[in-house]
Amino acid sequence: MRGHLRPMSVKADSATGNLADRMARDIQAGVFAPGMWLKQIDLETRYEAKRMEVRRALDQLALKRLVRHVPNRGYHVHVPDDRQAEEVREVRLILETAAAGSIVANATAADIAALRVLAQRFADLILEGTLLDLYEANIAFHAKLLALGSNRELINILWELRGRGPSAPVTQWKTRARIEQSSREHFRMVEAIAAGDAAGLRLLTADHILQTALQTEERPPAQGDGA
Amino acid sequence: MRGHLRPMSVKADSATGNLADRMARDIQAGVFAPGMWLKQIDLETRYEAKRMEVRRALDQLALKRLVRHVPNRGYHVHVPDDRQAEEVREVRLILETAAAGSIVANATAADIAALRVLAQRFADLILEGTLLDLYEANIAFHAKLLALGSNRELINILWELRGRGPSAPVTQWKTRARIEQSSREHFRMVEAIAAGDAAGLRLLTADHILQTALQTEERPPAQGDGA
DNA sequence: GTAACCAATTTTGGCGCCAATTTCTATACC
DNA sequence: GGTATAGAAATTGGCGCCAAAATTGGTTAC
Repeated sequence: MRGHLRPMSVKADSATGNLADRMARDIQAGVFAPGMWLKQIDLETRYEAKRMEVRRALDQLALKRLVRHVPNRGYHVHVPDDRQAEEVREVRLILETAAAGSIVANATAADIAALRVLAQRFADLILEGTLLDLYEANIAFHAKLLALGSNRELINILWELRGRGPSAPVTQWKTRARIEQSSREHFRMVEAIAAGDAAGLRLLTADHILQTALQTEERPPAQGDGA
Repeated sequence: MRGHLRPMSVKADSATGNLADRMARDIQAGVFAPGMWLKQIDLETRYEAKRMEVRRALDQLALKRLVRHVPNRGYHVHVPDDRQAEEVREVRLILETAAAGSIVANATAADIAALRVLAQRFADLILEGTLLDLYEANIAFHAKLLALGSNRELINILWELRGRGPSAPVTQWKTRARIEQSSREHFRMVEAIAAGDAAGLRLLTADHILQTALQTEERPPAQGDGA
């Protein structure tokens, strides 16, 4: 757990906010298993941060429901129960379908081309890439897609919501068939946007979200410790 | 730690979370004017809290976008611009109308009776109460209403969203006509629920939210100091 | 008389230390 | 041999102090 620092974004922002984001990404990427206790000392060394920054970041993550705080015991990665995951999916469905209209309306030819590139990258990585690569390519595609929406507040909420579901890359796409299904849907969404078909995009988005519901039938019993 | 979860409430922590909530309420109630600088010493004395609790609460409020943090300058009450307010309204409209279905489906006779009581209390306070009383009665009514929804995540998001708009009591209901209009809509919403008319509730909810859009035409240029 | 500059006070924010609590471990007892 | 208990190690979390930065107020130069 020593130092494998990949080239992080060069955004010179406040260190604490950046740390919370980094930790959030690592939680999402599955570096920390669900339920695992996050010891402050380990986080200090891993992120080379001061104790106070770690604590502040943990508080922020607790507020975002990514970790859970137990007084005098510490923070552990939140384990979303099935009901909560389903509810988050439902809200995502509502908001993403609601955003479809403005996405279609705002998309320029350049945007559509960029989306095609990103969808293609995801498709290419099915064969050549790791699950983590796929995960990041998927994030990139959906980030570009959502960014086309007019309502920034809606985008923010959706982006935050995306972090709550059970989204560790390993658990998200179980079978190759599912991944290829996702990839096909990406392309179809792009085509719907290109055709100006908002209703079609809504339907595809709904399918895309609901599809993930079928993939989370089992609960991970993993209960790792903090080491 | 598997099933150790006690009946978890929406609020996470005890002391600090409570302080952040209290401060949020005061901001909402207009105790702190928009744009006003919140000095940590003043907050210490006002809430009789330690410095660290104040700082943590301010961080939480900054994360919720209720206050804004300027490094080495402090925290000041966030002034939502018109665009942001409009966007928040739009998201609220989407989510509250989406929740209407389950609200109608879940409402028992007791719930409807309780809603009638709360709507009546609001109506009574138009004549007898202060603006703050009205504000709180309105909150109570909508809290009870939203609590009927099935999707707890959706409710949480809506509740948090409600805090973002320009909702100081003074700015919210300018004229008595507006207040009475709100009150009438409350009763009509209850009746729609009683009649099992989800579509009607949706329409009424949309009107209720959009109505407030017409009330925020002017921007307060107030830039108070921290005293 | 006005404007710029400098000193003093105020305020924010970081850092380390220590107490309270929990977890681990070894020993004794049943 | 297993369990309970007491002591030890480790971890969390609170508190106060002090430096850096900003605001204020006063003074001086033009």
